[in-house]
Amino acid sequence: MSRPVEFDRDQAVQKAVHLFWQRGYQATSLTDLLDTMGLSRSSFYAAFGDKRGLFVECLDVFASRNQALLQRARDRKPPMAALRSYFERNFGQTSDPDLHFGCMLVNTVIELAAIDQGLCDLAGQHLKTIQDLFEACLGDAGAEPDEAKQAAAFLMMVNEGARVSDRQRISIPDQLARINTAFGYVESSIANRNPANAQL
Amino acid sequence: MSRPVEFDRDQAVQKAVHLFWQRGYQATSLTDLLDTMGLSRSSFYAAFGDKRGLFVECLDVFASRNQALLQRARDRKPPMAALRSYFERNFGQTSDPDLHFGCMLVNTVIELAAIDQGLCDLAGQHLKTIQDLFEACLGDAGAEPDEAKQAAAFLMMVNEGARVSDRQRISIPDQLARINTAFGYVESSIANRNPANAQL
DNA sequence: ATCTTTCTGGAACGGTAGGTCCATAATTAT
DNA sequence: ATAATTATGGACCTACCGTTCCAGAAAGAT
Repeated sequence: MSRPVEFDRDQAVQKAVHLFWQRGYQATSLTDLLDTMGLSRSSFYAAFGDKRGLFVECLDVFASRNQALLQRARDRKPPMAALRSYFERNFGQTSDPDLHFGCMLVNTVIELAAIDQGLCDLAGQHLKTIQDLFEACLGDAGAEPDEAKQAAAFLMMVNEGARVSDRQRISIPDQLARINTAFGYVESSIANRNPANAQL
Repeated sequence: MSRPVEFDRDQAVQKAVHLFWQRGYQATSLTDLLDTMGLSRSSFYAAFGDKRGLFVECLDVFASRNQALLQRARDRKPPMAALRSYFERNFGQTSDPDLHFGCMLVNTVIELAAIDQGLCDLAGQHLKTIQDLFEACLGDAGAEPDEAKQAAAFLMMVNEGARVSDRQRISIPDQLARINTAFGYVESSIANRNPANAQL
């Protein structure tokens, strides 16, 4: 063949995800991306097509990373504990404001709803996939199918709200308290309807 | 004095609110604003200073409009019904996608968190004021002070989530169902702790 | 060592952004 | 009617946007 590519594509995408996650689509300039990813304009356009194409790739990477996180927790913990861990992730860990970017999918929905319907829909589809995972966890925890569906929709709404709060640098204890309130409601609702599952 | 202003300032701000609400800060260009508000560049800069200054004004207008809405409902309805009306506003009314812009304060927090901390904080303060109104309603409904504070924080998280869902053009029945789920949790929690207030 | 292929740095492109400036129009006070 | 003051339209400014292009560097194949 010929001259090989000089940069690690996956690593470059990881850095782009971080930048888009933090600053959003519009406020991230190509120059920012090139600096952070460490490649030249030509290489960028050869490898990713254009800025929007890279963003699509970043959304996919972010979404599958999040799905994997929840799925792994589901394999290792009781279902409701796994769900909680998804919500509490990033909050108990550090108060470094440089890590509180909310959820890239939520950020995208809000930023691009009236700007780029395709990107907004893509982010929305990824969120729906995560909501389906919520539903599966609730099923594992003993919820009836319709109850699981309703509670999953509710929890996705809570998730979206929590990620908004995250961007406001709300205090970590307050954030955890809100999440705990929401889960307390869901868990007691499941336990009441189905007393057999006392412990979840 | 001299030549009077030719445009209605309040009306121009209303139109700007609508535009910023729909498209956000960055995606709304000065040209868009001038076209919509119907004034020239010179008049714009004379009247509002700059784009950011107008945005601050729009945030204030939007926030006080929302606060007034909740306050009026609080004067006319039972406390929990007033709260619910705040959440259900815009959802039962129409399915016209051109009216589902979420909440301008939430949109601002998400879009500008890492871009303009001043604007993000301003939007956050307005949200906090609304949360205090939630707390007052819950107090009216018979919640203990600490319970009202906790439930208000929870409801603000739900509100933020609901506004995110709104931008995804989620179906209206689904949206109302989620809100109903959240309120069911809060109301039964208050009723359980304080059975004297059977009806809220 | 040469040829071929692909990658890379950087200059250049048209378009648009927010903001400034000035000559002119319009109004009030005298 | 004239002077003083302010609003207005539109040309203009600089800076940056995402993208394209091309000359040259680097590596594999023969």
